[in-house]
Amino acid sequence: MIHVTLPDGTVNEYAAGITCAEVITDAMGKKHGCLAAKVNGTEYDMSHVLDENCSVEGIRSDSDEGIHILRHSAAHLLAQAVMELYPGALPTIGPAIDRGFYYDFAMEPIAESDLKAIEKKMKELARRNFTVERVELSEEDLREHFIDNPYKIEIIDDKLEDGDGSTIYKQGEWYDLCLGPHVPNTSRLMFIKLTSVSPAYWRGDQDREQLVRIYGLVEPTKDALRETLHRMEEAKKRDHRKLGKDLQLFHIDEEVGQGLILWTPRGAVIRQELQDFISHHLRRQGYKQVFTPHIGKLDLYRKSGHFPYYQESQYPPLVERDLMKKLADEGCTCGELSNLMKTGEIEGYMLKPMNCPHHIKIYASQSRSYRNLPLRLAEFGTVYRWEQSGEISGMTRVRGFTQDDAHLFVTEDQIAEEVLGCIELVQIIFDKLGMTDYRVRVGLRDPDSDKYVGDPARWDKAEEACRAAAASLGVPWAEEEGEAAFYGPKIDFVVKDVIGREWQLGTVQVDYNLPERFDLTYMGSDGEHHRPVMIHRAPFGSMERFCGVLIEHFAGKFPTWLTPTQCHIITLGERHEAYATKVADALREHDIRVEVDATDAHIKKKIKTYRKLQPAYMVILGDGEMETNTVSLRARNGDQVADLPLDVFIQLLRHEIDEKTSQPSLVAPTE
RNA sequence: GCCACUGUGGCUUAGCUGGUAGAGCAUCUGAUUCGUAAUCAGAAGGUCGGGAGUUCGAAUCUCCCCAGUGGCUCCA
Repeated sequence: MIHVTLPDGTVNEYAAGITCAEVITDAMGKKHGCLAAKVNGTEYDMSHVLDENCSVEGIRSDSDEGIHILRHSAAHLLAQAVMELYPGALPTIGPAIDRGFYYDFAMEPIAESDLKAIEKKMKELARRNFTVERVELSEEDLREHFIDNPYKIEIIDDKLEDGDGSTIYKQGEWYDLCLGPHVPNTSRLMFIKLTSVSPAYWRGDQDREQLVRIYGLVEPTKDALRETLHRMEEAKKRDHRKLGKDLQLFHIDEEVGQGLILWTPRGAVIRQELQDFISHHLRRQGYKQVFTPHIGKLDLYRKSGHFPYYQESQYPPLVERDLMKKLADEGCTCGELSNLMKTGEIEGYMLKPMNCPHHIKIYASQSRSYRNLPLRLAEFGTVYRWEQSGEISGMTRVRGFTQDDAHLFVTEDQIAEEVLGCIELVQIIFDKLGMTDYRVRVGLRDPDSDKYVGDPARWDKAEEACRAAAASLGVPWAEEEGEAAFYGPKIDFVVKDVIGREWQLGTVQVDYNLPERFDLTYMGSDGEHHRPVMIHRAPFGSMERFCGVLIEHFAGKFPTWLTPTQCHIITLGERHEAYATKVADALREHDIRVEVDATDAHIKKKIKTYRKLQPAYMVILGDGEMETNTVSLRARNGDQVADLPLDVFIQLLRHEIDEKTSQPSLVAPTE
């Protein structure tokens, strides 16, 4: 007999050889809703046999662990279905991921439209309710089982110690190399949806075979699946690319170029407000504003190390006209031109891929003393990077963007305090905008690598400063070894967009490299020259990416202070036009952004039209308002307030804007 | 950059197997003056992403570019 401890602490006695499934059924009844079990904290299949005293806990299908197992099993089901439909295909790997699962196959590319048939096959296989069986095999047997699949053999070669066996999971005729655990049978996998197909490289290596990756979703119940699909639909509606168009915030024009954002008037308002907001805080924190040009000589970037080494991620250099003509006359080819630039034999200009070199030159333009430090130079600096065409997306990944950049030149002793100051700034911004769903990544050096510049002892100190700063935030943060830049540790702020992609926004990076390369110094109190340390920081990251994320964060319903049109005035008839002008003037007098529609269109129509642009308030003016010098308001959700005296309205609205209230609040929800 | 898919007036979109484009919204002009999610009528607007080819004839077929979407790779 063995003793089995259940989660509630009770200890039951069973005959050795009992399975997890039997224990859980005994403890929780037949409808236990569990897919697998944890034995002494480790996950096992329901069919796992218990031989000694242990604790057993069921893993329910609606728990995080349960969903993970469900997804993994669904990936297997997908592979089984694909094998039946595409006999030549080879399965490679198929894990559970955050939002579902995928499986990679070595096969001819298929189209999205083929997914329907695969999904149908999966459901059919699920319905046939195969038992999912774990089989332990010796290495020899494993190799025999996967003799036709070089991918699996490669996994066996890599993952298994010589002579070790492993397990396969079987369902029907089909089996896969896998450690499990899995659901007990395929009937648990009825509620699936294949979402997309795309290529992927074997083991993520661009130089290796391209595989077909199929993505899918799975949920434990029909309702859960429906809800997930519904949520995805809703999320799509807040996609900044769609809202950006609907709300007329920005435009990307084929003829201007890929990944180049044109900020339209309404979008420019948001950007300007954000810049003003951040500038305000920068002044308070002792930053100095600078302006620098969009280009710089190649020599500058040779010195910084960005040219020619990061050439492929930059726009090609600009060459002076006379030189270009001379080279052309001499019959110089593009390849030769490129080589001459690389070797430094000819000079050219580059669109700046970052602002640091320019700021460094400002630092170096005077002799500095420890009394001047920290020197904090800030600029909304536009930079250009040649991102791969397939990577460009909306406002979040672009080729020209404006960083809310600053470079801090500090002494070694000031690093900790200044990093903290940078972090605080990020937090002020995120708090004010109600952005709570972000994670913080502290990038540390890889202890096994020697690619890092600078003294290890100083690194230790800087890393500790970053760690301490991140810890002070009170939000989840994680250290990631090997994520540091070669020139110093960093702290990144990462948020997810509506489709679950992660974007790095704010960043704070310590840099030992550039001060060295540019031979920056300051005079210390000891009368000696010392090397300053640089801190690069951008709380928003870039205005483009940040606004893109912000559009999705607010679903286009910006707080009043950021809303492009704070008030949209609508008249009931043409005879109210004069009063509308009066109200508009009064609002503008108080620096409130107003638009007026005094045309003779029907009010219903006007409301419908301007609703799409999401003004903070629609101000409705008719006979009543005109006679009493009042306004009536309509909020975004349709709530109304009538006959608010104009001066009171202005006062309240001004207050709402000045306080940067998270959402319009002048119209109380109707009961 | 790689693979799949997509690309019709400002926006949304019809156009099956090839016979030189239909609509709604928006715009403009009239009429209407009507209190909170589409008032009526009329007009104007597209060589169908660009180029080449096949064909008597192409938005529809082929090829090459460009751009977008999804993903991979990349992101100093």
